[in-house]
Amino acid sequence: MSLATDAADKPTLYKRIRADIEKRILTGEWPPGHRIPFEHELVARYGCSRMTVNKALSELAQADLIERRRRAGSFVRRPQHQSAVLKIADIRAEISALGRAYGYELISRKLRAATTADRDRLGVKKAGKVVAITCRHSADNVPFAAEDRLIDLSSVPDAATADFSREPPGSWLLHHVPWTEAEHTISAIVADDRTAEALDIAVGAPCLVIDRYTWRSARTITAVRLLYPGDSHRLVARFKGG
Amino acid sequence: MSLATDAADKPTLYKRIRADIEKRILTGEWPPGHRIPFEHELVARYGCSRMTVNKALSELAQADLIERRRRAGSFVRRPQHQSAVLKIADIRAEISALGRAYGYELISRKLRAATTADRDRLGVKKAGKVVAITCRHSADNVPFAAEDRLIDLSSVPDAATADFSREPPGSWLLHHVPWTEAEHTISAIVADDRTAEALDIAVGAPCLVIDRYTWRSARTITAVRLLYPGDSHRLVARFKGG
DNA sequence: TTGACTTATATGTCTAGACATATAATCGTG
DNA sequence: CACGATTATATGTCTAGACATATAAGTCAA
Repeated sequence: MSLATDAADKPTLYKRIRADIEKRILTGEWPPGHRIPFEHELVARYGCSRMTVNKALSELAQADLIERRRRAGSFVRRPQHQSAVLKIADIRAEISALGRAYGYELISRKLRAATTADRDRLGVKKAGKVVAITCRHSADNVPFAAEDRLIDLSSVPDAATADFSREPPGSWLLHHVPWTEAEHTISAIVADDRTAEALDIAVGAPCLVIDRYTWRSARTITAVRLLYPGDSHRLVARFKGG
Repeated sequence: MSLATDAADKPTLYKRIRADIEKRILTGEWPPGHRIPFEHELVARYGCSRMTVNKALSELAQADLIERRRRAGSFVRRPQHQSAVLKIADIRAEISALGRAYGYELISRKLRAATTADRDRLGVKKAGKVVAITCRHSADNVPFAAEDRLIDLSSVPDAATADFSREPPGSWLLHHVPWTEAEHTISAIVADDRTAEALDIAVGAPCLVIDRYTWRSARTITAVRLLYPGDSHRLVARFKGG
């Protein structure tokens, strides 16, 4: 019954404790809301020190499988099946990973005072300057994605003088703005004339749209819309269950 | 210089150590590949025990910010592709959360021996039975999503007798299969005749497609394709930065 | 009954050690 | 020089304690 099924050869004790509890949760033996044994009970059961038990439980708490409450105990959390980890790679890296030749082409680059539409899109109130860029990424000379980007120069002044004719703005930003928060919105549209031309697909063909809004500590950095031919591009999100 | 910027009031020592290192990584002061100080050096610097330092570093390693190598040290990891947390809500919950009336309609339900196509879709080798379901979800009586699902009866035998005319199969499965792993693939298509009819949209309108493949410890449970009208549905993924 | 105070307790953090283990670096040997 | 054996060392795990702290539960007075 409790024969270790996933034990490699000799897992460490805290990992065994963690796996034991995890299994009980995953099989439903301990349903959401169930109070799992107190640390001192597990200490007695496994004949180890509290620190060892604590490490196991801490990791389970970090993985959101349990919730720990002082004085009350540790409880199985409601499964959050809805949350999956979506990996959105840098386009250049993505194409390289596929073993295909990456190509980049700057279509337009404009420096201007932020229009109302720009400010709306970036979610900033104050007036300021922005760089607007449209460009295209290709894999083996086949259009892969069309990019339409706005960079807030008050957050990233260097972007005014950066040379985006050779380096894609996404890569440049990754290099110059080391850490960001972002929100992605995924939707679908059909290609209009301009999109169809940029991606070399038929007007009316499906496109996957990723709108990414990036900021850093409440400071807007960039807003970008990426258009992918819908029939050739897929986003994969993997559920993370601990 | 090292004034705590994000310290609430009195963070614990290991959290401070973790934050200090994290900041250096995030600002680029310690670039990818950089060897961070050895545990014994940090012990000396912070005047604490090794366990405290170890806890900080272990968490950083778990967050994939650093990589730890025995005998060699701990190194800043190459920035990973942007990984974002995508929340894909249960459709009923999603609609309820919007304050709209949830509606469900079973269109067809067939129990059959798995065809080659079925086995392909579920990723199973052996022959067996499946339940094929098509149904429709609506919000305030407006079509919201079309669902096309296959359930592997060898994994979920109870699904053969479940009444899917009232309860959506997604909800039923959530109730009967306590924990799962899943992979979501997101793409875009244009509506064909059947889809257009099911969603009450025009043929050729964009649709967002979510293919979800669910299993549990290497055991296939269900494969489902959800079609959403592309202009009305959006998926939001939030970047998780630490 | 309700609100304020006290107490018991489970978790949170930390220490100063210990031995285990993987592996980079060094040393020998053919 | 190439390759195998040895050694040094950084991390991995663990212990048997300690004190801190949040809070559920009980106590008591208004």
